[in-house]
Amino acid sequence: MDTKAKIAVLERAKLFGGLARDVLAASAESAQIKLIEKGSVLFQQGDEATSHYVVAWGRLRLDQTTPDGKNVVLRFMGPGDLVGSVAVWRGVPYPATPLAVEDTRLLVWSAARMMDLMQCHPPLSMKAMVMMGGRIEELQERIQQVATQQVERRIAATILKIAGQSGRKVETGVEIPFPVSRQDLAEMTGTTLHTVSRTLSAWIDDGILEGRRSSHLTICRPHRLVEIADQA
Amino acid sequence: MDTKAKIAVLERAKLFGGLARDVLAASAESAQIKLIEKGSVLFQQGDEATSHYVVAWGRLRLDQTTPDGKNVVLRFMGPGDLVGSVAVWRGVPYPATPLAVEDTRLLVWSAARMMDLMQCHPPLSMKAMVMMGGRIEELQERIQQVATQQVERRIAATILKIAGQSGRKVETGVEIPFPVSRQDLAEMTGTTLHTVSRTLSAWIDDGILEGRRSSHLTICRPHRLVEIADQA
DNA sequence: CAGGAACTTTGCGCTGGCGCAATGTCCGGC
DNA sequence: GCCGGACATTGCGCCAGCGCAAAGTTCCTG
Repeated sequence: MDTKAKIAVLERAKLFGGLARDVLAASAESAQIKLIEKGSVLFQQGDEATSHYVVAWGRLRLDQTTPDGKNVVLRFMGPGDLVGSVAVWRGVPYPATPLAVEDTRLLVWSAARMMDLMQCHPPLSMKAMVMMGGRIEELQERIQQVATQQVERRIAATILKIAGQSGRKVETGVEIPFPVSRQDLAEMTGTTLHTVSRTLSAWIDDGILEGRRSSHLTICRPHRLVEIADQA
Repeated sequence: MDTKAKIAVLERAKLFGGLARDVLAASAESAQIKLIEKGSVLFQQGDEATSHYVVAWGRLRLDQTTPDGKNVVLRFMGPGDLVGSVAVWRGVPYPATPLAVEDTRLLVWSAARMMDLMQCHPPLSMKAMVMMGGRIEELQERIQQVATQQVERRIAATILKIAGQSGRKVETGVEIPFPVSRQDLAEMTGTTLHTVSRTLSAWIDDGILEGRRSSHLTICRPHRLVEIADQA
């Protein structure tokens, strides 16, 4: 992967998209490459935070384990997404574990390198703030959901969000191109595997969804899901 | 309130604390003052985001209303806290409404002024990122709580958090020096007024808390609350 | 100090969703 | 082609917490 290819990745990255040519070039040059296989982790929750990552290809699931052993899926991350930066900036351990759900390639910067880049290119730190702001609003919306809405609506909203970020059009509808298990959905919506399974079964019977398997989940009638997610 | 007084406020503010003298002076000079009374709002959710605020004194409750009319309390904010900035940076409407629960005085900067300050003083934007990172982790923790823990633990954790931020030692324990109604606690923990009331009643009977009134809530046995919040 | 608003308490019945456990289905490896 | 493991489905019983409704407190206002 040469600098040119790195720049191409950065152009589509949330932190860098739209920035000036020279910023991209400088950033790309100082980036290392890292490859991790499906099923392995990028780092462990609790590790000292030393690096910033941007996903070039592939997909990660960000998991947080609670002290009492429960697991929460914070989000899925794909090409262009920034990983680990918040902890590096704050100087605290990584608060969650990114697990590759596909073979994944990332760009890597050390804390010091990225700090340099930001000092030299103020627009980069502005961009970072805008991005983090987006995360904050997303999280607030999710709190609002899990605090006020019932399970069925939360599951519908979660599936729609994943599909919106990563869905691919296929002939029968919109397919989610990486495996999302019932367990994953449960850990994203704050419910149990069983309740998710029952809910999806009902939707499959209604023709809203297809795919009893964690891979190949496909939405056949998106508008019906939207109705469920938005119903008062 | 002269510049000197403003600087004193900024020294204790999360965004500015620990920064160089000249940054504080420049920031203080460009700040306006705004006063709002208990019960009134600083701005409305949905308003165009034009200003950054720092609480000088007093206290605000940040409320978010959902499309279907439910309300969520995102957090309480006190002296030193930053209000509104995330929306200004992102160029989106304010996503929530800050309501004064005490008479409150704030410092105000226009979007442009704050942008200038940040361009001139990179440490300021670094600080902003660290702060936003803190918010992100806090929100992630809260999602984890509301998604995995039962109501009693969530209420205990919420009360402890408020007390940790704002509690004052009094002879019978730690008092929360501003009114927090059962409804507020319900909207912070994602439960109902009734459940909160029942839970607190039980705790009052056990001597863990005092204060059947929304003002003057006092924690008599903090360690017992910690036990409840942490129990597996 | 009387009246009313705001807030809290509490009893009761109900139900959404959990937990368990048994069973079914798909896939990959040998 | 068979076996083992991972994942999904589904029936059943139960209970934490909700919703309603009625009554009790506390505080403010005139």
